[in-house]
Amino acid sequence: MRKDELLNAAESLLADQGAGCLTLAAVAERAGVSKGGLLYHFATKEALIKALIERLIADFDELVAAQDESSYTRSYLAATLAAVRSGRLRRWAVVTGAAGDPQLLAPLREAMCRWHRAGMEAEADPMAAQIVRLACEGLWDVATHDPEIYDESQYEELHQRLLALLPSP
Amino acid sequence: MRKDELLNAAESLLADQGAGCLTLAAVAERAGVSKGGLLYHFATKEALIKALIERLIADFDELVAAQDESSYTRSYLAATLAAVRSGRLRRWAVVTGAAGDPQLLAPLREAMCRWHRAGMEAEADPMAAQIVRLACEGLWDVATHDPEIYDESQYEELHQRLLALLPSP
DNA sequence: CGCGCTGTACCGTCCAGCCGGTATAGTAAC
DNA sequence: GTTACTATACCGGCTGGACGGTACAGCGCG
Repeated sequence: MRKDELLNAAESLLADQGAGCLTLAAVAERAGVSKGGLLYHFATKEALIKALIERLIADFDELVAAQDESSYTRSYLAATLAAVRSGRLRRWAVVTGAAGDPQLLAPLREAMCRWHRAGMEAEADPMAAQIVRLACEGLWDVATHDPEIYDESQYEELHQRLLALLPSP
Repeated sequence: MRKDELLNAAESLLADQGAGCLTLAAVAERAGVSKGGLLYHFATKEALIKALIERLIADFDELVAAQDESSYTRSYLAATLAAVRSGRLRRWAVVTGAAGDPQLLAPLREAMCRWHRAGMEAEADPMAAQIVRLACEGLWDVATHDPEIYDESQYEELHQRLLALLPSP
């Protein structure tokens, strides 16, 4: 889909130039399209950013759903580690920054709420699940700002230790 | 200090209007100062944002240092919970968003690195300390996006559970 | 031709930063 | 104590440029 390529362009631009440089002209150029072409697909800049955020959320939800684990928390943990390890994560922090209007972040707030409340009643030890999910969130944050902080073996150990916090199924 | 009032104005504007509305004129107006007056103290908008970020980091570092705990991790945990509970935290996510230029976030990256590496060798169980710190980071994030998610008793329980993860001193 | 899509030229707005000016206070010489 | 000078703090109009959005003119394809 053409739209996806445009979103990719916006995303990569955002990643290595920052929110300040996210102009319609720049996105169009990076996507190898004229500004008119870009605006044909996204009528306004807001629409572009909105799509960016929604795709981000949908991607992660999909990744969580794709995990074959026995609880939401375990899937969430596995998905987070997979995402972080793959290095495809410069995105989050920067995208949220691109939203000049805080209302654009509403879907993100909704998702955040979902990610940290979903399936809590099904957990044997809800507070332990809470902690694991919080650590996942923190991992996103830290790894985004400092990608070198953990190596493969540390990720592995982190995964094991976090799993160990959850009551065995 | 006059500069602090200007930073406060910028911060509150950022909190309830978003990064898009952070203009020199708007900051000046909210601070009850003319644009020229604002620019007298911060020669450029970049300088203003830089100061905003640096003050944020310094404030938190101070809060951590003020805790009377037996390890950095414990102080970090106590400081995080104090900050989150006090509700004075709409700031982080939004301020980082205001930085158009990613280079402005360099101090934040440096701080993040420090917060998650400092004193690790002094920890009896480094990975447990890591997990606690990550959960702190996640708590910031989640509570920023969804301030209602935890009530006082949950914060208290969270604190106890996280402390329990650390080897007793 | 009609339709999906692209490219170009242009407009209006908005904003950062500049600059000339004002007010107050301190200092120092006479 | 008055004059002259300097530093600090602040004001507000101006402008140049950038950017979002619009209008319109292709262009290939069925």
